[in-house]
Amino acid sequence: MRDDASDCCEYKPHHMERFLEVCLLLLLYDEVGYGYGLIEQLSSFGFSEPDLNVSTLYRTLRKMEKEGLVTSLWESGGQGPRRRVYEITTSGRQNLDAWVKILKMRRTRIETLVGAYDKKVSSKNVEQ
Amino acid sequence: MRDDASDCCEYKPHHMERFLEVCLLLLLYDEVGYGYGLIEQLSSFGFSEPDLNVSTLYRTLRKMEKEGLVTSLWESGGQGPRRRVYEITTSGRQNLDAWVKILKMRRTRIETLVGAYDKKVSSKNVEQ
DNA sequence: CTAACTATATTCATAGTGAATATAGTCTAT
DNA sequence: ATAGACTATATTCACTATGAATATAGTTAG
Repeated sequence: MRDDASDCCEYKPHHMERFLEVCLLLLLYDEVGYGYGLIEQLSSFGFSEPDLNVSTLYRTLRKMEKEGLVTSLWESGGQGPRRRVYEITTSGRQNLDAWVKILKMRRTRIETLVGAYDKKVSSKNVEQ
Repeated sequence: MRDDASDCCEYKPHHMERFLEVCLLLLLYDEVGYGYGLIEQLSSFGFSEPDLNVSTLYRTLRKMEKEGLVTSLWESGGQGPRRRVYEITTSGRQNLDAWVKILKMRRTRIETLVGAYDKKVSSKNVEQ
């Protein structure tokens, strides 16, 4: 039924709601990009290869387009299969700004919890 | 000023996957608690009244019990309606330890992204 | 008795995700 | 040319987590 902490650790640390979306907005902030190519760039935000789900990436990009955060068009001439190239919109940049604020709030809340944890656990250790 | 990107801000900042569960484990770390009473205590972790969904709270507690992180029993004699009182287990404490590590990773990833954002946007502002 | 309050629980609908699979064009070696 | 590897995008299925609304029921105050 439960395997102690293993239960929890199967739960992947990178799984943070909407985090991928914000990373994509930032990557597209000042240059266009396409799905497959963005995968490599995402490694700078801690998405290691097995972590990143390709279907999630494409799904997210299409959703962002539907919401008007990016626009896309098929790359005209290039080598290899055609690419759907995404460009950020003004709305997308505003959305990024707002998301960064939310992420800062999340960070604050995590810090509060971690602080309370450290205090509680260390005081627990002092108590014989 | 602007509406803080109204689109995005409908998406509530407190909504962080599994965060409630970790807060509950910490609150129960050294003393028992029951659902309704935990609501007030959760305010110290940034759950303001309208933010906290009561059904989510009870659902989460029952799930935690099913997973062996807490045990519960009905409070014997007291005033008011009977309460289901929860107590953390050893497994629950281990689970909390593991979750705190994950939260630290999340915090690090948020910091990386926020740092990259600040850098990109400020360089954007300097550029004429 | 009735209304307000405390306390717990369940149902319904939705969002986000991962795994697996589908589709299809391009390139390389034979 | 053609088979196989690779690039690139997209969809389906199953599952988890959540919010809103509602249900259930005992307790207390007027």
